[in-house]
Amino acid sequence: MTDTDVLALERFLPYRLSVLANTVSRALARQYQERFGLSVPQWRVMAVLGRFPDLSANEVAEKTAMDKVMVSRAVAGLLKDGRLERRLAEDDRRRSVLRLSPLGREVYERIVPLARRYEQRLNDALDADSLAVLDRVVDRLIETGKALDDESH
Amino acid sequence: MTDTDVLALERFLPYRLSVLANTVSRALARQYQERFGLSVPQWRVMAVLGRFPDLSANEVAEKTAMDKVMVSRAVAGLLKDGRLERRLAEDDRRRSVLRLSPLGREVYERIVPLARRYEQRLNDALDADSLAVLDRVVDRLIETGKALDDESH
DNA sequence: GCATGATAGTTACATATGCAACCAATAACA
DNA sequence: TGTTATTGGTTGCATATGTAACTATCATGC
Repeated sequence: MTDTDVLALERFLPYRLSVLANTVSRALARQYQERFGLSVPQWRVMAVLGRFPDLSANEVAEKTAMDKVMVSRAVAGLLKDGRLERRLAEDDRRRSVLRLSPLGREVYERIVPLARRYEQRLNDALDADSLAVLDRVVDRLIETGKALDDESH
Repeated sequence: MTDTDVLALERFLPYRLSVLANTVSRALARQYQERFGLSVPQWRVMAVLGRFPDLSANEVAEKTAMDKVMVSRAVAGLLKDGRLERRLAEDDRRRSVLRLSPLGREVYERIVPLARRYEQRLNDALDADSLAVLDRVVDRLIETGKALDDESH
């Protein structure tokens, strides 16, 4: 068996990106999980509604890269905990209009600094050039991955 | 509300890394899923055993960044499908000794080129410098993420 | 206006995952 | 040795997620 028949998992990019994403998510996710009882999907929903109030569930789904089922469940949980308000769109009563409740906004405003601080500490591990490259590369690879995915079905 | 109270999820690094990892995994995972009925954990187990035969489940867990429960289940599935052989370590009969079966190695050797080709197409989307930077940055961020995670509990 | 189809969102079911409890074998040590 | 602690691995249970089916509303074409 020659070396070209073997694959070094620990250097394989998809694998490493998966490990990276898990590692980097874990610490932050634990914080808002423990302090506020938020799951990752719930935090994502709050994050977009904190910045863009009055979105529909579909619009939230687009902006969070989650499917509508996951958004539906995250929204259900947030409503139950009084962190969201929901009404129906006047012009289309299928569509919901979501926004943070005052309570939800309080939580949001406590998490944002946590998130910023966390991101800052990640950034601090890198020099400015690397960070700039990373920034572009991530977007580029997301595009490429999407293209490869589309092509494969 | 000033802009510092708001967070742009779509530029938030942990979020983007999560989207990236999912996007990049999906297309490849679908291929070995559809063609060989392998889950991601199963493929990871095969990948390390293809390169390092006769590991214990614990050693596989270390090399795949999975916990022992997931390894146990992946191994169970692979054994059922005849892709793995398992015996007990002579010196310590708690420990198992795992290796690909001949059938498993066939599958492995068909997947490796798929994986290589896939990774190559990702690499092709980047110039050599970016790729080199990415390589270092990923490792660096994994370290940093681990440190932040440890510190948070 | 009425049939057909599309869209927003929810629910059901099957599978995947994480955590804790567990079993079996070995190690540590009185 | 007999007792206790540790380790390798599996299983049970509760939760999370993906896919498909479903409900309700709206749009289209006649």
